[in-house]
Amino acid sequence: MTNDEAALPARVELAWGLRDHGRRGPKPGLTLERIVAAGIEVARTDGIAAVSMARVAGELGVGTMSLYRYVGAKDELISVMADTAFGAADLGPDEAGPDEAGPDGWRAGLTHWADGLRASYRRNPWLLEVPVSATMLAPNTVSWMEAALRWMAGTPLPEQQKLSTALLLSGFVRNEATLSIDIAGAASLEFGATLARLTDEVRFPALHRAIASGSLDDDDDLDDEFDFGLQCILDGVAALIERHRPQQSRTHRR
Amino acid sequence: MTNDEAALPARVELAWGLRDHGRRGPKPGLTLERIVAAGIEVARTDGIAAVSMARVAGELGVGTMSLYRYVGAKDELISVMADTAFGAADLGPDEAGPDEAGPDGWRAGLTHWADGLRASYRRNPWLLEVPVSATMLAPNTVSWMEAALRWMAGTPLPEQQKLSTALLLSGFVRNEATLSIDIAGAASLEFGATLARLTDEVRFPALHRAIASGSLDDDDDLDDEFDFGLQCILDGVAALIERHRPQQSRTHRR
DNA sequence: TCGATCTGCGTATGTCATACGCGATTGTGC
DNA sequence: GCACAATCGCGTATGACATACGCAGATCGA
Repeated sequence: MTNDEAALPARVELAWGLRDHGRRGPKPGLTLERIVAAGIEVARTDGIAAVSMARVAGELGVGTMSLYRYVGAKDELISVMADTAFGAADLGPDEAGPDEAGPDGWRAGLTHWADGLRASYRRNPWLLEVPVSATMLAPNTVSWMEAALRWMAGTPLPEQQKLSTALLLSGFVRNEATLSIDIAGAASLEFGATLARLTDEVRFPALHRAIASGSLDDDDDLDDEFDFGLQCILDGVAALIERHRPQQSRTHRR
Repeated sequence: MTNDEAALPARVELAWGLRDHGRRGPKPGLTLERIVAAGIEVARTDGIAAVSMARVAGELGVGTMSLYRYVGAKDELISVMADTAFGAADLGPDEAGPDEAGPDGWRAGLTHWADGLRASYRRNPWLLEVPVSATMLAPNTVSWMEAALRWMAGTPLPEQQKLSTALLLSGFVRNEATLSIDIAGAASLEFGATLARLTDEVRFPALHRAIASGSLDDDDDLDDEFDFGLQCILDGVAALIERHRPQQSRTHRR
């Protein structure tokens, strides 16, 4: 098959478990899994800023430098932590044909997918502080991509556009999660009121109007906000699909 | 304990220039503007990780601690740097009526707006490493919001949904910019080839199909990617607007 | 049994943000 | 003019952090 020709990034090797641990020497007293779990626990309780090598090691009752027998650097640990926290995606019905769920199955599927991804962010808000590039090639993150593509399998979209749609949606979910956190964090200081104080209606008439309408005062509109954006995007995808449906023949791109 | 009622976050006060500098004492040898400019220059050339208080001070030929006479903490500096780097938005025709650009002016306007915001990210890629919450209430960031709302002024959408759309779009632009960076960064390691090596067609059939179609090999498809997502979202907004027009007004769009 | 290899981990180094305080400077009230 | 308090630039100190290096003991293949 594919042998290891070009060097994979260390973070990728680690996340996929492609590490050559020799067989000689003392038994390892730790496992990567335990370290990752301890790191996630620290991140969940005290935020990602509290995740230091010393702290994680302390949580496990070992010396700081012991961790470096299992991870090459802190960034690698964070990457594996993040991918683990995302969890595996629901890949849907196992060996389904392309049109398993009706002509509009993609819409329900992608909605389910987005909800699941959102739940991951909710469970681990610190994921939002990990740059997306950290998990790009990690197994669970890849499984989320696979899942999105599977929900679109029965769709006449070209592969390129399926991929684009998946990226668009995963970015959207991440954004909404970020907004939720930020708005929740700013709510204690009355976001709307603060903004109103800074924006006079002369320089910022449109914004002033929006604030005056009280749109920012409802603090638990976050679900509506999410649904609004998701439906907006899915409507756009629907239009795209419709545009692709009339001709069933091979669409030669560009 | 300021003149205003509730205490504004320090970062907000600084960004809006609401700082009470006394009049006694020696003349300040520095200005906030010079410090911010130096910081931006460091970030642009060596990345945001290189922006340390010592480095910025060194760039200005002053002692590290001198900076703290002008900013309360590093985070405040980063916030003002980021807002400055975004620049002010193009607020469009100054005193335009609600329907200044025809019934579909919003679409061209928001496209222009998205392009402008994208250009800001392009000019200063390090902005992507600054958390969005850092600039949330800063003046230029607010002006971008104002601009988006103005382009939608002639639209029957309720204020709430204009706001949601603006947030959706600003998040989208940020995501696409992030993707551009990441894909460009991973291109040197053949992103598609690496992914293909990790994903067998048994566990990841949909992904394998997408990769096999060569969608990931075109490296300068980034403009297409951006347009794709933007049109997707704007189509969704158009559908929403159509749904909000009370009576059938026969808007036959060409 | 012996050496190669691996373990946990103490120590040292260098970077960073920033608290604290000192001497110099300058506007203000007398 | 003068005293004083506010403000300046900034040297020094502190404590957190990632991590390079190397040692002593454990374990396995020979």
